[in-house]
Amino acid sequence: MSTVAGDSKIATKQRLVEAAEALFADEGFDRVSVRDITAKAGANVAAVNYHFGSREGLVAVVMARYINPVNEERLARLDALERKVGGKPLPVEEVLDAFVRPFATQVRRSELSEKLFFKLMGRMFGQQGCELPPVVETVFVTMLNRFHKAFAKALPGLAADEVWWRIHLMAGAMIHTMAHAESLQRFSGGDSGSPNIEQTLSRFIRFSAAGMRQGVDGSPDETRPQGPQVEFPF
Amino acid sequence: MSTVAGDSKIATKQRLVEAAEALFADEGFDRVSVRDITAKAGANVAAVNYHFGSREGLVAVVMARYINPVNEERLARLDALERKVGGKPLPVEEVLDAFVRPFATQVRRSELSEKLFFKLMGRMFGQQGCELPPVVETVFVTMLNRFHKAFAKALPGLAADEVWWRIHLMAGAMIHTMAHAESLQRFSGGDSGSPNIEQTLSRFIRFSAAGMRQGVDGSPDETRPQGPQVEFPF
DNA sequence: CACAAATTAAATCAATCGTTTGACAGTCCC
DNA sequence: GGGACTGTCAAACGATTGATTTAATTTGTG
Repeated sequence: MSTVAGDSKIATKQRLVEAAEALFADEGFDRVSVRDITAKAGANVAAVNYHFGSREGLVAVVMARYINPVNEERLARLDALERKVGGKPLPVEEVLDAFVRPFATQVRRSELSEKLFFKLMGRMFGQQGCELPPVVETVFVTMLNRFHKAFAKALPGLAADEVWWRIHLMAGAMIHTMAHAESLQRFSGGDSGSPNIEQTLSRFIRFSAAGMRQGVDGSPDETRPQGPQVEFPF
Repeated sequence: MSTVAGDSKIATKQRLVEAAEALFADEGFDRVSVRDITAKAGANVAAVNYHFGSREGLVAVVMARYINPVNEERLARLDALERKVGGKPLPVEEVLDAFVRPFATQVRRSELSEKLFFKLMGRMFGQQGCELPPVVETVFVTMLNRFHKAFAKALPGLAADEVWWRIHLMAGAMIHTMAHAESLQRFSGGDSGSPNIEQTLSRFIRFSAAGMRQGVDGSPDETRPQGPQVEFPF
């Protein structure tokens, strides 16, 4: 059993956060008790309530610690891109890159292993009920609306609601891939190659770009030469 | 009368399953207690352990009740398709249709509302840790391997691991869309249109088909006329 | 050093968890 | 009628949950 303790020099507050992150990533936010966290952090049971007010407070801190930087970097990258090209629409690949690359950036800034980081991210972004802390929520909504605008401009002729649907599908692909990267290796019999981040980003961007662009004017997808066009009035 | 006794016996058991389904869909498998279930079902607290052995047993029954029919219908549809075209590769859209249409079929067979059904499905297929009952697991793995073979044949020239990655991305888009369909309407400001199932299937198939086919020989995607090809060595 | 604040520790809180028990009321077949 | 079986029920089980209290300890500062 690994313990984050050991260095009593390190503040207990930080040890609690780190222990909670690892446990939340592995077990999920619901299945981890305060005692699990304090035990792993080598702290007293009361430490969580002292430092974070409540268990929920610790959860909020853990979520905000990574979600906010990711969403803010997304916005920053999108801003930079739009500043670069002026008012012109961005290529879909560039918008998608701004959307996912912050994960690669932030995973290096964190002390978590790649595996744990992405599992944690997958749990946070994938969970239902939307119990996100208010601060996280507002940044999240802002970010989504900005990307919707960018995608809508990058995909001319697409109705606004259709853009939302495609963003939804794209985000699902991303979240699921992050959260279940290891089960992928299990199903493919270890045949899914190395977990190289850059390769994964590339795969996601290529897949999603094709999906987002599907049927849009100027895209080669709209006139597919093969397939039973008649049988699929999609 | 044996019929009366039998009916009342089944009644409680069935009421428990139905109550559990609704609660699991709304709150998640972890946040629902046995007492929540029995209260909603109008049964005694001991009923769950009497009829299902344990809480876990009830969870397994709930999961198997819908996952197995979906996976089996997926296999049946794929079988039918392959029988129809002989040994020839199937169009990607047809394989994807066999993959998602069972949801539309089974939602009508169930007594749950569409909303609850899809939320429940999203939770079941999306959860990590893979605590699926063994019977469900085996059908699941079989189904995935069969679809991998079908996709690999439909996408000539694609490496086996690349096919796995794209299946993963595709499944993520599907699961996330099912589980978070209502939050989509929230973000788009009620602008995401009606929750018509056939439309949703169509959107998903078109999006995923483009993503799956991306870069494959014979697909128009592989030579994209626009975009900064240099900056994206994907 | 001394004093106050911050932090930790142990013990305990009420509440809830999944599960078990034993009694009671039916049904069944001989 | 009389066991054997099934289903339901209230009650309680021990364990665990998040949170709190109180005292001891460490830390920072003058």
